[in-house]
Amino acid sequence: MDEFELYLRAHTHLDNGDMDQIRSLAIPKTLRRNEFLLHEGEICRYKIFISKGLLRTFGTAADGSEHILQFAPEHSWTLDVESYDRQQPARYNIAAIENSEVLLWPKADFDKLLATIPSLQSFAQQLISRNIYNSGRRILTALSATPEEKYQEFIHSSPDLLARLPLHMIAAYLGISIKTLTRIRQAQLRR
Amino acid sequence: MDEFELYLRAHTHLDNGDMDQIRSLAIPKTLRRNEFLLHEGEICRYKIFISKGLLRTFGTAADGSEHILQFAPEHSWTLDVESYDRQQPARYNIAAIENSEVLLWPKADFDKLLATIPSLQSFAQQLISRNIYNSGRRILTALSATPEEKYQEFIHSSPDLLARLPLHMIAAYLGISIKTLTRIRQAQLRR
DNA sequence: CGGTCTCTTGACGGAGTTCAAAGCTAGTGG
DNA sequence: CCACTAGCTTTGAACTCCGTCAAGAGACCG
Repeated sequence: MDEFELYLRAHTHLDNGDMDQIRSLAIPKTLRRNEFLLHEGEICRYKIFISKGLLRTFGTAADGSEHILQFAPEHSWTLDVESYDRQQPARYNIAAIENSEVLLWPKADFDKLLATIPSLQSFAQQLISRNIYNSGRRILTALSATPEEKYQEFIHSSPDLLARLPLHMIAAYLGISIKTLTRIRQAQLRR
Repeated sequence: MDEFELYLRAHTHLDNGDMDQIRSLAIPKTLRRNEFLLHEGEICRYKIFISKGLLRTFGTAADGSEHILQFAPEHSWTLDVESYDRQQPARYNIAAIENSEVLLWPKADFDKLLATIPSLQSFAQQLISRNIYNSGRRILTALSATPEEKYQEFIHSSPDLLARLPLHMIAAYLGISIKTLTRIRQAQLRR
């Protein structure tokens, strides 16, 4: 039983036939640390499930600086939604932070699965909903929180990721400089 | 023919029967400037369509400051998604910026409509998708853009709103102080 | 016409950024 | 298994820009 099957059993009520059908259309892929799965400008052709490892989705600003939109650890999904939905050039990059194993579904295949398996459809809905909640919160903290508050919220909401990420990526995720981040962490230690 | 019908005709291919059915379950409501449609802590019971006017969705920070998540002008929808989906206390407030007219659908009714009218369902999906794209962009600019860039992007993406909003609300939307906003605007004039 | 709401402006202080350099760590190859 | 290197993290100094406070001028509404 692979990671994906474990995931489905834990989060859905799909029967074995459906699971097999879903699994049979997936393309497995191994990624090395720092390898790209999607470059901005390319078209995001696949829905991506992370079986093992850790990916990041990030955009590049005019000055070359990178800002991270999302971390995707094992047992999560990722893609450039806009590019995937409309099959148009992507705004964002997706790359592996750790050596990773992923499953890929070409959009046409996944659309077929959604159309034929109602409970997969409703599960996908839930994931989308959660995505929207999280985006709302993220926007609000990005607007209103101080760097220290942002960091607190991050370690509170993703303590597991904290240990696996280089600090400069956390900074790129929170929208603060790495300098500020180390300052905050020093202040924490002194308490 | 009311505003809502105009909207549906422009953006969907629903037939007259479906439109009537949808319309018949809507509760019309008039809002005065500054009137609240939802207070944080309450449950968001309705899906909201704005026929006329302008609403805002905002959160309140610990220090009492307000930050705006979304502006909803005529011919758009709004709600606290998380509260609506799960019928749990809302994180955000929704209030009228201008005197407004809205249509409300109780969740149970709207769910029924979605279940029985497939093309409404798919239209709703599109709206959700667009919402997600926009959130992604908003997060990225919140993280990476300078106040001036944020303002530029705003007047570029919502020139129509610019004239209708008090500056302090634009500031609350961009996550900058009103002082900085006026400073930027002065600089613009001098060019 | 009075009052409230909104916008502008000045002075000041401070938090965060940039730049640069140095220490540390972990991974790699010999 | 060790040495080396590249990447990561910390730190210092200087500066810039944004926020807070406070006051005053308009504009709009009742």
